[in-house]
Amino acid sequence: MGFAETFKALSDPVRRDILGLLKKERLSAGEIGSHFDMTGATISYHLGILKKAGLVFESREKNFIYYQLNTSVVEEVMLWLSELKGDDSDAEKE
Amino acid sequence: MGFAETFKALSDPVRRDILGLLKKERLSAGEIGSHFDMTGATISYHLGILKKAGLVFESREKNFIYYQLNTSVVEEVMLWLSELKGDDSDAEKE
DNA sequence: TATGTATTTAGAAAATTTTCTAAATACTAT
DNA sequence: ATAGTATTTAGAAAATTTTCTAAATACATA
Repeated sequence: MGFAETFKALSDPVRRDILGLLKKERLSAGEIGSHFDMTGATISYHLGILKKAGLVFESREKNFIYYQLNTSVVEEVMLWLSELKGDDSDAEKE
Repeated sequence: MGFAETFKALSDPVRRDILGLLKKERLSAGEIGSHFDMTGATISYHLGILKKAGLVFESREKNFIYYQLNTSVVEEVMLWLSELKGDDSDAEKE
């Protein structure tokens, strides 16, 4: 997976807003898009990046693709930050 | 400050590596640079971005500028992620 | 003051990212 | 099979980011 991809994904405001929407409930690509003033193609691009970063996953249903937050990857990022801080509640490599 | 700047700063591998170096001790710009295969000017550029994001601060001493990790901003980022996850240990806006 | 070391700033090239339009794919339902 | 809705893919333009070289600034000391 890699933190490079994950932090990169988190670095864009549109993508952070998308994650914020998905905090409450899963949403279809179209529902997500309706919150932004950009084309569906652009939203699809952002969803692809979030998906590659592991921050969301999709489930297909009828004609729709629903996206939902993957909290476990959010947790991994928090762990990285926690280790950076020196919060040594977890293993510290070498 | 803004999460945009902070996540953007965290999104680059060189900058994450710099933060990793600063985890143990404060280092001068030159000492930081010696760990990378890039010019001092480029390192300075990255340090500027980390500084603007609030992730590091500097202290000038003699001829040197020392950089150190600002753990409080790391904590703010963790809080943002924690709220995204729904970890409601802290206030939830509206 | 003159010289040397440490670091940043300026300007430009190369690479990457974000966005759009148009076309393609996928699935539904008539 | 046809038409309609939902979403993605392709290709290109615009914007941003990363890196370099060369020059500038800052400070220290001989």
